Amino acid sequence: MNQNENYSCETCTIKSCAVETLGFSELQILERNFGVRHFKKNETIFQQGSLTSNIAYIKHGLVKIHKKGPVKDQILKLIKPLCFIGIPTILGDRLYQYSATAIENTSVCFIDTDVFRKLILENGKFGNEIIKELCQDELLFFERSINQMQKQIHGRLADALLFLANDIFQSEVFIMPLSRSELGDFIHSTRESVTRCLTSFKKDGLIEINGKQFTLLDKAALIRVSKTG
DNA sequence: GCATTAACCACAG
DNA sequence: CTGTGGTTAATGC
Repeated sequence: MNQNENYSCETCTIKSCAVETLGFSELQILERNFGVRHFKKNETIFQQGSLTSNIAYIKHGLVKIHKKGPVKDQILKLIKPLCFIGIPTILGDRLYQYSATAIENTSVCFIDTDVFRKLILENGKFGNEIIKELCQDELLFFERSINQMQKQIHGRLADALLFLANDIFQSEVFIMPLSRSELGDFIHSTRESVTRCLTSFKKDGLIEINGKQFTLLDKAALIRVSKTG
């Protein structure tokens, strides 16, 4: 962790809300206990089943959180910057309970877990921000869970496309970062069903696909599909 | 029964 | 890796 000459926590412009609450001396401590690493697309950031190590903070890129189930791998969520990942599994267990993989070139700031824990213990504002982030995340996860459980595939896929456009890329035109198979893993379906469903969306003029470039032509209709299935 | 949905399988670019 | 088609099991009129 000694290759941080180019990075300074104090002058960092993409601090998390939690780190924003830290004072000068705390930032100094942080600065002595972090490391930045870059991951290429499809590189594993941490793997389910291995020993937990450092808290990860996503600075750039896009990451999938996924977990092996009884039958297949499932994508639990997609994470865009700026966001901590791994807090529940690192503070909650000795082994990673899920995996994180870069799905675009990604840079990650790793923070020593003991230092992170110490900051929570000693700085209530810092801890509060972390808890707030975890809470908001859980609420979103509940929302997604219930939608996934009660909608059929057209609705689930429409949700996923709207999520990518609205929340991840903030554009109706975007480069699909997931393969068909991963899309299936993401919306609790199979690659074949995803293909079929995308074809029917295309046929109905809701979307356009050119290679990896997706265009949402009729968002209103997608929202309708999302609601009615 | 009959229609619909979606997973599973196999084969082809 | 992706698209397609046939088959099949579950579910709902």
